[in-house]
Amino acid sequence: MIIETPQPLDLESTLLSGQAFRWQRSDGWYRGVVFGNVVKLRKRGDGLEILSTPDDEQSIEPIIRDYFGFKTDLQEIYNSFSCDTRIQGAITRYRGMRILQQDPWECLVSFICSSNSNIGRITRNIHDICVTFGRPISSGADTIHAFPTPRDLADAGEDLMGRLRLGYRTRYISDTARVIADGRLDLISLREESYTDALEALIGLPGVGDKVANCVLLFSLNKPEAFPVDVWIHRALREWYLSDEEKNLSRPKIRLWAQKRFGRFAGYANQYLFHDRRLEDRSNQHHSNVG
DNA sequence: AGCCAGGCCCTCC
DNA sequence: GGAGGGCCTGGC
Repeated sequence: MIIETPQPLDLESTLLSGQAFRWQRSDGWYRGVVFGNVVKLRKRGDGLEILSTPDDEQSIEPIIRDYFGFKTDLQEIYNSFSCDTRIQGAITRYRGMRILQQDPWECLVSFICSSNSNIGRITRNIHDICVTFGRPISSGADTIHAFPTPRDLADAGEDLMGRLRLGYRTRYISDTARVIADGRLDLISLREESYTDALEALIGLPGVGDKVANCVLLFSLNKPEAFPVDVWIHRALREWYLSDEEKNLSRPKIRLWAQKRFGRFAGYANQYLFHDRRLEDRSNQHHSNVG
């Protein structure tokens, strides 16, 4: 089925910019796994074509709408950055890139994996976790796996998980899975909490510091003011925004600085800066290799 | 070979 | 409270 969406919609930047790690392009479609369903998407004119299994497209549509946050008015967010030429430049290049609202559990594990890593490796890690521990979903010829539940990973045992080349993150994931599976923290309920309270709750988890917690808040808990300070953003801020004195601030202090600077949609400024900076860097690398 | 990668944790001051 | 080093693994 084809659904109407807000315009414009930048599918490529939204799905492959490192917010989520289960989307891949093939044959003009983007294929992913969303809340236990294999979903294929492609643009058709101004609309978005959806195929899904095992649930049919009619029942998946509202889930996809929430996942993409189609209720969010991007133009209002863009307008809030009207005074910032740097952000405006990135918006021009990736207009229609949206911030996803993923399953918080999957998002949490994904960003625990992200520490000291890169998008390619994180993608492989998440794939291995799903294939090894996730419930199979039949999808035509090939078998695709859902993301494992907290209980699945809590019961997995570090010996089996230890083979997945997650490194020191194995223990973090295992311990965090136990916390969630035992009901000591209800991730979904954090959507109703304030940004600050939810941040504090997440930072208690093994392998979750300020950066990872802010990724989870931004990409799955509907907290647009969340601002993950990773090395890319750190560089971008140091180069383009911070004074010499401010450059020496700690990561959480830089986060506070940025949240004050960019306001209640700081997370969108973050995502556009991150994507822009990362693609620019890759482009430079490519050119230097050629020369 | 050696450094860095979308950090976190522990130690020590 | 914050600076510094270690850490699995992989890529260059």
